[in-house]
Amino acid sequence: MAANHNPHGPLSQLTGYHLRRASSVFAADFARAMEGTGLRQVLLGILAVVSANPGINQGSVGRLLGIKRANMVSLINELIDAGLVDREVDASDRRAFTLKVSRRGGAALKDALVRIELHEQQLLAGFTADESRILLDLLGRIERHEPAVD
Amino acid sequence: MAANHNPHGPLSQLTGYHLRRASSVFAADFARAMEGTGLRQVLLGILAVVSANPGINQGSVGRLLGIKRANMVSLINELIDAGLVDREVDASDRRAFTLKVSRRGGAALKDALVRIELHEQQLLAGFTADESRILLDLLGRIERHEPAVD
DNA sequence: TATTGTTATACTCTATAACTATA
DNA sequence: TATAGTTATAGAGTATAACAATA
Repeated sequence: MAANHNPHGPLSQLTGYHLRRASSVFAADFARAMEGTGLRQVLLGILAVVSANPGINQGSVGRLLGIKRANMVSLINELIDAGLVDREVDASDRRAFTLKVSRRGGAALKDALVRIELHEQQLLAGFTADESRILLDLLGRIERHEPAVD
Repeated sequence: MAANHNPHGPLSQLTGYHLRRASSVFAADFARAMEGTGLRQVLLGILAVVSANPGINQGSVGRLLGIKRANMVSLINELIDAGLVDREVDASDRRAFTLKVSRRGGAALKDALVRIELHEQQLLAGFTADESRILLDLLGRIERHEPAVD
């Protein structure tokens, strides 16, 4: 029997390689699912975190998502300019801003989550509920090795 | 009992989000593990594929790795300039180049794989052999949804 | 002194379009 | 006509350093 050639060589057994490829598949399909909304993965992430933590400041959002302070600035500005997030000076710490999802942002988030639900269902179509749960668990255990940002 | 606050909101249940974060953890640790070698994730991928397929041309490498032709050019040039890959005109198709890992490239790949082995062991330290296998399987099933590049 | 947000900047990855030379 | 490789270019994500205002 001929040994089946493995075109990816050592990559085929590397978790890091497959994480990279699978993540890229998700990213590409996410973009397709969001077409027309103007929302990208990072922006959706911020919107979701602000929505779950009304009044949070942008440094904290960055820490939760692994985004550096310096890079948060223009991202938040995009959301403000799009009218999805409201920003106010924090009365108790005048260096900081408090962020809230606007009415329009809430609707955009709701719509996005519907699209994402569909997009995830498609990419995980062959997965049992158990397999999906297991995947989330294993990924979560990897994420715990993340060094703090900033 | 107080409902435990979930700071990531809807993200916490999204496979795409956790893939992104876990992949980023791996990428950052990969960079740390490769410090001083000059090899990045993409370059290691190319080196591994060329090594597994001596004489392959760069278009085929790109197709295997999901890298566009246009972006392959400078990546291959980096590997050539670093002396890790040799390039020759393909005698049977003078449009194409054939690629081979050089002696030095072979040594670099071998060293890189040792570092990567350690890096993966660290990030998957809490994983049983079964769990690692399952993760690779689940990721592979997601990858199959990748649209062809180019 | 430390922290919040900001600006400026640079590198990498990825994407498209238009070109050449060969097939 | 199609394919292999190239060039030019642009968008997006991410990284560092230095600064002002406030704590």
